[in-house]
Amino acid sequence: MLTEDRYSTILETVNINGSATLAELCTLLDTSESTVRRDLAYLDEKGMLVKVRGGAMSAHSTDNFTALERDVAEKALLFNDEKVAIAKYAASLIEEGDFVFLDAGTTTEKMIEFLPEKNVTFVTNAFVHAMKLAKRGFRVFVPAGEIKVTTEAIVGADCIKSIEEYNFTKSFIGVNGISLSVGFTTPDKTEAEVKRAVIANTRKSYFLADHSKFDKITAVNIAPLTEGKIITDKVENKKYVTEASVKEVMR
Amino acid sequence: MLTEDRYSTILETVNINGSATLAELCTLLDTSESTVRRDLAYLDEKGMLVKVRGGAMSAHSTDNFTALERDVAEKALLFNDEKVAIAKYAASLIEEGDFVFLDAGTTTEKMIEFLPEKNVTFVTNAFVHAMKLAKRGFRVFVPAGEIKVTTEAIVGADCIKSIEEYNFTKSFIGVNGISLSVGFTTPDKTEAEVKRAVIANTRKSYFLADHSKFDKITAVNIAPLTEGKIITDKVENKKYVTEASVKEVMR
DNA sequence: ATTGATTTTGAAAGTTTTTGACTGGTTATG
DNA sequence: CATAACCAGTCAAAAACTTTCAAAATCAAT
Repeated sequence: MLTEDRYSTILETVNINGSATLAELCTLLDTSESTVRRDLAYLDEKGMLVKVRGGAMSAHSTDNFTALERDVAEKALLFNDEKVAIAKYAASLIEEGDFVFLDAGTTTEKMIEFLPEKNVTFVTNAFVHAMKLAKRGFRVFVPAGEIKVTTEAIVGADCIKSIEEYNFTKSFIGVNGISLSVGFTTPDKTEAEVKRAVIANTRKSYFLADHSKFDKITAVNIAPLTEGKIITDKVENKKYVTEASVKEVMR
Repeated sequence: MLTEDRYSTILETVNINGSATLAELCTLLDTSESTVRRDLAYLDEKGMLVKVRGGAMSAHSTDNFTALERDVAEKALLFNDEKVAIAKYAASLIEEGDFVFLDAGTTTEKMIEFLPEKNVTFVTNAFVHAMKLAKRGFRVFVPAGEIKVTTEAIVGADCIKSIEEYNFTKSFIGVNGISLSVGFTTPDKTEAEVKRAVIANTRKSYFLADHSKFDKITAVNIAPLTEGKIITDKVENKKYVTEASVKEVMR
């Protein structure tokens, strides 16, 4: 097997599952730990994935900053099916002629493959999303702004200004915390500002979050729960169903 | 078996499977390793496939936007050494405090690894460049605009508008044609417009092109030769040296 | 057909790169 | 704090590569 083929297989695995453990890759490639380690080091250096303890993660993931860094093995299984279900449902909401904002993040990224082949225009502040959307044949715009290297997203004052020039029919926003008292929250100030600007210029906003994000408050406030509809896999706390508009895709 | 037949068999195999190992091809063609090696070297030089350790890979960048394919494609790049030399010199021109526009394209992309560790801010309309620059620790902005899928660049009216808000100290522009009569040209109208806007808002513009671009005119006009300095590997036609400002990095 | 020049081929020698095992140190976990 | 998982570094063996050279094939005339 060629080195390049190993690289491809690793990248494919990591990108599809969001992450992969060292042991998994050794079995898959039928090669030694040393070699996989070296491959990961190379791919990490090239920025094609992110090496973490125990394996590697996709380079394009943003939803994973709840202060603690999770173990990869855990992360690999963690809520992937739920995210796919959420993404699938969210994608189905898009209609002919829509002008849609797609937020950065893994869940919104997953939406792209499920999008219907329609005449829809997108705006997104995530590089990967922009490229994927364009490759799928949609018309895609990006706002101006500064690059935030950790999340590969566009943020900042210029970004807000760009977004204010648009009026979206729908927007799909990822959030890291949902709470009855403070509403939607996210860990990063600059990203929160972008999300706020988007919501202010959108007819109907959808907030995407798996069940683990409920009853959780992160650093920066985005909006109250009344600002849009929540799309999630399921909610334990029934108060959310009465106090906010919630769609549970796995119940 | 005819040499040409071997060539076509190799290409067929490589293109269908995406790659092939040396051993595979030896068996398939029933010939010696030396011969297959020579064939691969030839086909690689002609750009019909990309030779890698252990075999060869298809030269066609497929529909997937992975950095690996970019890496592979890079090896197949025409005039690679020349482009590296040009990029290296161009990078050395950047000084502390500069506010630089970096155009989309392979030569400007190569500049990034040679950039000095200085306090410099960049604006670029190419996704890949933006990410690479940010990873290297520079402050990076992108203009707003529409995604052009073929070149992975940002273009369009919004892009021009964004660029007009800046005043660059230096800009590095890639061009596809340089001619004494019409000046700098490029094949794409939308990209030409962006380049023009950049030049209009730059104190000192540099035009990057290898020697193959001289005495060549492509579809859309960008600017006359007097608009900036040309950085190239070498020029055959000495008229350019007298009529324009030219730096030859390989002479 | 034969001769000599030219090109192509396969084998061999020597060099470089990659690989997998092993070492000992570090980090998580119960 | 003990144990297991993980990781960086080292090293020798294996694989792949480059260069060189002579034999074989091809060609181009006589």
